[in-house]
Amino acid sequence: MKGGVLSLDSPLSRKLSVFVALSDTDLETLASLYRRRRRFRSGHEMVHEGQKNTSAFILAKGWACSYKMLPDGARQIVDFQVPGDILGLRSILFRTADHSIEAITGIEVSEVLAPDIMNAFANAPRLATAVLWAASRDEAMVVEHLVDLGRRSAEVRMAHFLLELGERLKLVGVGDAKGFNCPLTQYHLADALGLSAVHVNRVLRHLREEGLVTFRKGRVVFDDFARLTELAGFEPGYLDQDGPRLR
Amino acid sequence: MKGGVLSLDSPLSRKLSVFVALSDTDLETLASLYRRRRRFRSGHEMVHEGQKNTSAFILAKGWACSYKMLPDGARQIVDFQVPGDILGLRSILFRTADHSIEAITGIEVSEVLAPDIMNAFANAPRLATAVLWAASRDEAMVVEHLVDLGRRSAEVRMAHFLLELGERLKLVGVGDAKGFNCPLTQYHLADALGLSAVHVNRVLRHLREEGLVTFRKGRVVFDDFARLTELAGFEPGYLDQDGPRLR
DNA sequence: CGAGAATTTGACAAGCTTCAAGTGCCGTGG
DNA sequence: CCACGGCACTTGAAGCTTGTCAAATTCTCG
Repeated sequence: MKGGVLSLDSPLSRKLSVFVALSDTDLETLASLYRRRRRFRSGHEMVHEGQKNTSAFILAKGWACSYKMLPDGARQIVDFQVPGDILGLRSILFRTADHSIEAITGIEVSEVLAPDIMNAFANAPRLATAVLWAASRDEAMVVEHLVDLGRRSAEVRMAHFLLELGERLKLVGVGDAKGFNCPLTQYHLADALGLSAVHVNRVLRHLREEGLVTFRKGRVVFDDFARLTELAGFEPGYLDQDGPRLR
Repeated sequence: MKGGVLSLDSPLSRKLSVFVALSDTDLETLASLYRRRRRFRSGHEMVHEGQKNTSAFILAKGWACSYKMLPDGARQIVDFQVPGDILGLRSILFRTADHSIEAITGIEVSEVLAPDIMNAFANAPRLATAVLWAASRDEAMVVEHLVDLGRRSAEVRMAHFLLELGERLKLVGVGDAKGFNCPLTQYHLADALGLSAVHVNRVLRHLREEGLVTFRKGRVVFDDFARLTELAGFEPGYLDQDGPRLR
């Protein structure tokens, strides 16, 4: 099968192959981006808002998050990244990074410099389309997150968020309908969902008491997946992960 | 000047040229996307969430907005589109549209079918990169909007939002530091900012009484641009509109 | 001029934040 | 091995921001 073996090399290749059938050239070009392997420890700030000429990173292992700080010290987490996600793509297309990125756990990444990616696109045009798709998928998640913050109550927001995370992790082969391991603190959740940590705690308690989800000791357990999905009005369509579209 | 004349053909060409220097081939390929010219009247729903095989549109004239509806009838407006913006790009990359798009005013667009854009990318690879940049810029705006909803008070949120809109319109040559014409209703603002229409009205009154901005009869006037910018903590860096980056 | 839409205002209620204090857990050093 | 310190989590009480409901006023357009 053409490219079949190579495509399983990494979470990112696997993810992109879900969208476009990549040729061997595409896959080799993509693989060349994995050269600069690096590790960061938990808490390391890999990109700082306003920084110039930053790198992008392909996340191989661990969790990270991108966020923005406000003048008053408040933080808004824009998204969490899990293996197979690209970090800081916007930062290399733009002159200056418009957000910061921090490792939540210890992580393993491949660093991608701006010229690398531009060359890769010139060398394998389909890759540009595939990355555009991946970026669009990220945007779709940000949009759904926006809806969370704008129009969903704290409880529904939390439910929706946990379900989305579960769905994303399923795609990379971590976690299932039962639940998943989750290194986030309640402060992370608060900063992502636009709530106070105190309220996050109350919401989690309520969801647990209702027998819907339990979030404890680094693990999320879906106690009643169906009822939770209904409460959240969760429609995973926007994740667009039902098999290749472009052949 | 190579491509100089063609590049002024349309708001989109102009916007993309701000990012990459496009060759004549790129510009001609881009121009070919303008073939299917269409008009829609105010209120027309051009894309409906869940719809399959939708088109994208390049907006030449007028305002549109993209939004999502919730089961309870609430609406969250994700973004407003002004001339030079691409509508529904995600919808053609994905199988099904993940959001709806509606014309706010009467509008003029060019319809772009999925194969058109894929061919254009194959034919003019730099265009793919340019569109990736445009998509990233859109995402940056959505991200900033996310911060609005998550961490800014209603008042700061409104201030920030109006300033961003003003900045975007400057780029297309409509509006300046004084203000701009704006066809939005307070309901639009409410649905965009995650507020109730009643509260939008209160916030606008307060901003007006403070001598900061006036929003009346389809026109936004920045009464005190400097003080408003400070209140909003507005940093237009994320719009990345300071001249070409890729030559 | 009339009708529907958009805006405006007031009163009250709800949801979430803030402040404050305490509990549980885990790694570190004596 | 145990005490200590720090961090995450938990809970209660009070207050503020924003939503909801209801009604009046003004605008817009045919």
